[in-house]
Amino acid sequence: MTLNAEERAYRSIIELILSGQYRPGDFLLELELAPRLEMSRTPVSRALSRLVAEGFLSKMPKKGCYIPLPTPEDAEEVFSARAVVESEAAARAARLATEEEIDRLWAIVAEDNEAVHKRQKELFARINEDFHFSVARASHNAYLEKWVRNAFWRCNIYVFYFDSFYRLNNHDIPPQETPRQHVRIIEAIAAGDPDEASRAMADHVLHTYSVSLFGK
Amino acid sequence: MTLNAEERAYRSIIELILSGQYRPGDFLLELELAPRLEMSRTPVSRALSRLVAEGFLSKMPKKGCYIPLPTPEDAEEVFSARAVVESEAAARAARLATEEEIDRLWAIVAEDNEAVHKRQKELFARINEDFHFSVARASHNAYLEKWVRNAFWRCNIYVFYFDSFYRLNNHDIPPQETPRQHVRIIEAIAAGDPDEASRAMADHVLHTYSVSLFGK
DNA sequence: TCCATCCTTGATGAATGCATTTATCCATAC
DNA sequence: GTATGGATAAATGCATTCATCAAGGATGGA
Repeated sequence: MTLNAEERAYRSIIELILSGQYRPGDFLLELELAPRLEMSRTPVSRALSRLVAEGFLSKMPKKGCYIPLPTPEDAEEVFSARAVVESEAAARAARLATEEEIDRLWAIVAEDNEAVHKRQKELFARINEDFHFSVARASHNAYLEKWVRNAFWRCNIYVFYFDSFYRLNNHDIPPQETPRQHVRIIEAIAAGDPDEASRAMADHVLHTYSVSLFGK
Repeated sequence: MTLNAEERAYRSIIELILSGQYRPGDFLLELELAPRLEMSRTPVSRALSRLVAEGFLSKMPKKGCYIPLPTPEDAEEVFSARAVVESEAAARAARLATEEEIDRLWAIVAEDNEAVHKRQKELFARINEDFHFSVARASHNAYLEKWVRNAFWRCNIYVFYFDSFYRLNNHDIPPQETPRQHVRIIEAIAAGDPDEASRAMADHVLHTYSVSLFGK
C-alpha cells in the first residue's frame, strides 16, 4: 500500500521527534522539513496542522509549530487524562474483547519479555505502543480508541524526554516491571473483570508517570 | 480580532452542518464550498481535514469528505465515550473550579431558562454548548476539555438529525428537563462533591442520548 | 443484448509563487 | 547609553496551477 505524501510526512515527523532529532522547544519549520522529507511544503504543512490539532505540537501563528516545553503541570494533566481513558478502555475490553483480541495481547506480552531481555529500547517502545493500542481497540469504542492514541503519543514526549535525561545520568534501568503490569491487565481482561482491568491500567499509566518524571 | 481564512472556513462548515444545510451522507466538496465561503480551496480543504481528524466528518480518499451516516452503534459509542470524559470533567470541576467559574455556570443556567421559555432552539443549543464547555474548562485539564468538545460536537449530529426527524412528526417538545439537570450538576460542583457531579453529568449525557435517539 | 474497455468528467493531491506578518538588527535621535 | 523606528529576512497564509485518480457513461465487438 502506497501512502500519500501527507501521511508519510505525518509519520516521519513523529519519528523525528520520538527519535530525539528534535527536542522540546524546537521549531519544526516547513521550509526545513520539506526538503528533508523530499516533498513540497504542502503535505508537510498539513501534517504539522494535524499534529497541532491532536495536541502533539503547539503553534504560534505566522511563526511556526514547535514541540511544547514539558512542564510538570502539563505532564500531570496528560497522564491523568490518559489514565482516565485508558482505564475505561481496559474496563470495556474486559467486557467486550474477543478471544482473538485476547490472544493478540498475550502474543504482545511474549514479545515484550524478549525485548526487555535484549534491552532494545526502540523495539520495546514499539511493542509497548502496540499493547496499549490493542487494549484500546478491544474496547470496541472508536472514540475512546482515538483519545487513547492521542494521549499515549503526547505522554511519550515526557517518557522520551526524561528518559534521555536519565540516560545521561546513568540511571538507565530497563523497565522490567512493565511486562508484569501488562500481564496483570490482560489477566483481568481475560477474566472479564472490568473493575480490576480498570484499576490495573490506571496503576500502570500512573506508574509510567512517576517513573518517567520522578525516576520512581 | 480577525480570524484567518481556515478558521472561518472551519466554523462556517460546522454551522452549515448543524443548521441542517447539509445532511448525513452528503459530501462536502471543496469546489462547492470554496466559492460559497468566498475563499480559495486551500483553507476550505484544510478545515475539512481538521474536521475529519476530529472525527466530525468521514473521508474517502480522492473522493471527498462527507457527514457520516448515523448508526445506532456509532451513537452508542460516541454518547457513552462522551459520558466518560464529561463525567470525569465534572468530577474534576467539583474539585478545582474557581468561584468565578461557578458563577459563570450559574449565569449560563439563567440564560438557559430564558431560552427554554422563549422556545428558541438555536439559542438554546448555543447555551447548552456553552454550559458543557464551561464545565469542561473548569476541570482544568486541557486534554479532557478537548475530548469533551470533540464528543459534544459529534453527538450533536445525532441530536440535530433526530431532532428534525421528530420535528417533522410534531413531537417538538422543548427540553424542559435540561435546565434542571444542569442545576443538579452545578450544585454538585459548587458543593465540591466529585462523585455526585460525575453521576449527575453521566445521567444528563445519557438522558440526552435516550431522548435524542428513542424520544425518551 | 451484454460485457469489456476507453474516455470524459469531476474530484482531491501536490507543487509553486506571491502576499502577509513577525522578529531581529542596526542606525539614529534623544 | 538607551530607546525608537525602519529595513530586512524568514516564516507561514493563501491562491493558483498542474497532476492524479476514481467513477460512470459511451462505444464497439462478441
